[in-house]
Amino acid sequence: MFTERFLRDKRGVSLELAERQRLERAISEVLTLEPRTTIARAGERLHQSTLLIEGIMSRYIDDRNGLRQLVAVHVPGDFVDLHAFPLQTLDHDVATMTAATVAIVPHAELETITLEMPALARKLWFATLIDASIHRAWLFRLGRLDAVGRVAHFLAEINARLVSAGLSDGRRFALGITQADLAEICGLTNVHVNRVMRQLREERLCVFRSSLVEILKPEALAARGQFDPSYLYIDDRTHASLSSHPRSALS
Amino acid sequence: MFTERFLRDKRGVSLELAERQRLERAISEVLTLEPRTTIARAGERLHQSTLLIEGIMSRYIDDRNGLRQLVAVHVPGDFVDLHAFPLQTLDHDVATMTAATVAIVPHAELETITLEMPALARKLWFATLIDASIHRAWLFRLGRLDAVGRVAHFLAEINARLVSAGLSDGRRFALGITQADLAEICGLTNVHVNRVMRQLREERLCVFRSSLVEILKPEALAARGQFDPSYLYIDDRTHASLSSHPRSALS
DNA sequence: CGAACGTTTGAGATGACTCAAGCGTTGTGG
DNA sequence: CCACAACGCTTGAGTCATCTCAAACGTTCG
Repeated sequence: MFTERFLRDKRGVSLELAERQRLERAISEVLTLEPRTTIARAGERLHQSTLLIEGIMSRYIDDRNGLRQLVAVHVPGDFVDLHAFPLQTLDHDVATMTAATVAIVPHAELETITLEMPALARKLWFATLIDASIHRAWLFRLGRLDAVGRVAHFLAEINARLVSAGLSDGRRFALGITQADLAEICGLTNVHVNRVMRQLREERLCVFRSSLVEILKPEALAARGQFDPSYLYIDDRTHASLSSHPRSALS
Repeated sequence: MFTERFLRDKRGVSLELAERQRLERAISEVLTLEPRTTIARAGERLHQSTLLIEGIMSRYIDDRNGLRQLVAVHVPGDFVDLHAFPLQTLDHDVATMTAATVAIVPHAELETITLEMPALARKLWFATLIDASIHRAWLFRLGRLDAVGRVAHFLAEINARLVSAGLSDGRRFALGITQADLAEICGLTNVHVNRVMRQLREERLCVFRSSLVEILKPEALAARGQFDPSYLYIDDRTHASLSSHPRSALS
């Protein structure tokens, strides 16, 4: 089931079996993508959206000097550019960060779904609004946290999302991104991210090495980044397990 | 017509007459609110959404030390917390900045609309995704622009949105907010915002005084903030008029 | 007239940046 | 199989943007 992780553990909106089956039928193809592949550019008219099955993807905006700001990072189960369906053109680029497997869903199929299954349509709407909620948490991060806080907040967030996707045990997970990526996520330079990672390592909060993240003190890391997972709209049972009862093995 | 400005001039999704009438019927009451009134708090279960008719509103997240980051600013015509309909609870607070007039729309009415008028439902979805697009522009602003650029970008954005709402002529508009508000929008301190405003004044780009904004060089201000209005999804005709043919009087 | 609020300015501290160089690992072609 | 290129990580030294703390000023309103 390609849609297995989509909206999994999301508060009150998990998919019914019929809805999941309908979504599966809407998939036109499944692709394997190389790392660092751009799949959509700002302003292009799009006719399909992309459900991420495996790997990490990003959405970003480049400034006129080539500096890049990531506006979203996606993990398996995320419907990466579902918002392209109502918007038709995007305001940013979309690319893979690691190698990835994606399912392509034509907008014509989504069109049919909105007419025939309004409850599912509402859940698709909900999914795009979680992305918006994450944007807001990122705004808080960039606007009000210092460098260490920003990195701590991001790592705590991605850990929570990977736990929800069954790809982190709450303490260790694979995340195939570089310190330079982390800089583009946190609005910092890669040099400074390196110093931040050293500090997190020396404080024994978190270790990031060769794209493997190990969180030594989850509560302390979350506290340092003022991370409160409620904006992720994860179901309470899962949410509880985040702090005390990790239930999944490392990917 | 309370919904007059909603989705006005938005690329390809202006409301049909029947849709507008349906939305008008969905309004349960119209309220006048004092400045600095909080109308929704993070985590509360909400059963209605708010269409802003007059005034300026904000959405914000406070940190544990009381520092505040605004995640959105709303102008007349914005469906401020429409996303509360699919989400049910919000991840942030919502408040008026100035005195405001709002129309209240019960979620039960929106529920009916999604079942009976899928095309209108899609436009409501679209409206929430423009908010998300603006979030992303703000992420770029906070992550990659310096203090002067951030303020310039915000002022250029709000000018474009007010032109679209018919509340700015492209050069002058009323915006009843303080420099401290601007600081909470741009992730700066109010002291530094003050120095930035002086610089913009000395460079003859823009003057901000007693909540009246005068943009002396719109193109130069936009350039300083790397502002490109395409993320606002404003109809091309309006968009063109932004730079060359202002068509509306000052509010 | 005084209180409250927003704006303005100064001086000094500091967090993050820039520039520059060196190091370690990985993959590849001679 | 070695050599080297490419890439990412690490560290140092100096600079600069923004912050903090503090005080004064102007305006509005009761």
